[in-house]
Amino acid sequence: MPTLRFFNSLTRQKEVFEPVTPGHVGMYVCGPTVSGESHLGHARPFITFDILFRYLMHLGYKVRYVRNITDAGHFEEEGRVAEDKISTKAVLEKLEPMELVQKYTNMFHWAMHQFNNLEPSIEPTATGHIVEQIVMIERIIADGYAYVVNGSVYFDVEKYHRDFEGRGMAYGVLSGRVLDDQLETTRVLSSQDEKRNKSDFALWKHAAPEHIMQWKSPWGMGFPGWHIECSAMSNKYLGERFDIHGGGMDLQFPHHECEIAQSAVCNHQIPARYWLHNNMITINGKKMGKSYNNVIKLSELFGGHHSMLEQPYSPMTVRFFILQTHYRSTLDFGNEALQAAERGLKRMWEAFGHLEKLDVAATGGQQAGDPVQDAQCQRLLDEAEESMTDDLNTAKVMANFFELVPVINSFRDGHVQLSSITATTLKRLQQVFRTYLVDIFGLRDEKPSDSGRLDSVMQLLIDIRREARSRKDFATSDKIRNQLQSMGIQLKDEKDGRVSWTYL
RNA sequence: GGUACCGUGGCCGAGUGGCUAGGCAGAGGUCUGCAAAACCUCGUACAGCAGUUCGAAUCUGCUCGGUACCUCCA
Repeated sequence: MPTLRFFNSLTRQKEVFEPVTPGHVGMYVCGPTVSGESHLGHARPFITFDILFRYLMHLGYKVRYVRNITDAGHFEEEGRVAEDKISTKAVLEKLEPMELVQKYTNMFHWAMHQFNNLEPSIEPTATGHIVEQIVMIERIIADGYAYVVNGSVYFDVEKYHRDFEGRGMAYGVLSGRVLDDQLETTRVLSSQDEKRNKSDFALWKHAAPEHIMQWKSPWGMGFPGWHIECSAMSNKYLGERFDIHGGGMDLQFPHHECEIAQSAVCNHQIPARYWLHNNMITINGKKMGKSYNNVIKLSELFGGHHSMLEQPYSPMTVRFFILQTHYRSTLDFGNEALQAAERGLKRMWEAFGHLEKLDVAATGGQQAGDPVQDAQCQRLLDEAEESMTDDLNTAKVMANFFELVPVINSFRDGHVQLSSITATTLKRLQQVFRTYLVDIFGLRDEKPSDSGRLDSVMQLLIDIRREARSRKDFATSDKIRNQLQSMGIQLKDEKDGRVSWTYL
């Protein structure tokens, strides 16, 4: 197994990855809040961590990947009337809360399927783990790190920080925030609040009778705070200490910071060893987010129905677009960039198809006809595989693959003899491309799958055109080519007289 | 205001002390009946200023510009 290195947000540096239990990896990724439809920004973590999931399995790890569904409501804004986000919207849409949650969960799953993301090992819901959350809250109260006010329970951040700072679990370890600063600036503002300090956060919220989503608890009817579900569920399915905790950078604070505090009280340690955070997708340099009013929903993206879109973009184009950037960099949305991804993917995918058809028998066998060429291929593959171990540098892997594209195409066109490389090198090319593009990056063909019959029809047209051309009847041959073109099918005249076709 | 991060050629984006990624777009060429596709060639970019160094896009300082988090947020 190669040595993996990840940038750990907790230590702010790249670290060698060593799982708690050799050969096994426990990974928790914060899933979606199913109170609305997913947008492009949401796609990033789920694609990024899907690739990590696939990669770890490829390396031979047995991985348990837990990704939750947040289907219990959160309160909107502190200081205002605490309200259950999901319930409020449910009333507006005249739906049962669970009906709404189900609808958006289904849409989320649909989107994940479009992206060819593997299903996580466990996808627990917050509503399905109310009991576990209550138990955890009781434990925190018993240890003296939470207090009850009017049927709500709050985590005492200041006390926690005082007691745990010396043990390396200060409130702020993950985000680098200094609690004292926050206390100073917030104390005055919080006088009318139930909380002792503004930095305290809710573990359980009292629900007014009109709230639809509420559960019985030792503190009365209510619903869980936002952070507790992840602590309870990760603990239940991955244990007190697991390997990787992932999510968007915007969750680093307060969400993940609070998770650490909750778990630290219960289990006396930071729950995960490696904290991985993907950066944001931006649009015109600004983070894509509901509050900025600049989101492009996934259905809009795939359908092209949005004022900012010049055309629809397929799920694989989006996946490829995300792959071409390192996950810790911001990724700026733009039509030009998406179109570049679309074309790049097409080129890569077609070269991959050609590569698979190259015949080992035509190679130089044991002997490379062009040792320089052969070594170059091997070097680019080596480098690609190394890039992946270095904090998941998918962009570098793709760059190396792109350097191999003209080489592959040259073999195919006969510009360069396949005998210039050894059988071993060709086999490795084929194997590495397939492994990375298909198994790890999760790319797949998006062509309609009725091609069996269509192939025959196309062959007929190609034959007719060939005959017309041999008679120098270019009117007919051009008609076939141009009509097909306008239907989205492109004929390609190859070097050796063969004709192939592709979708535009 | 506090805390981080970033500023790379027309666009998107890796990299990070010397060996000038990559994609898309663009230009020229080969091929072609003409195209397309493919292949070949071409852009010496790293916000600005000063410093460290034999050598900096890469390190240090300052300036300018931008972003994120501090509130729900992937």
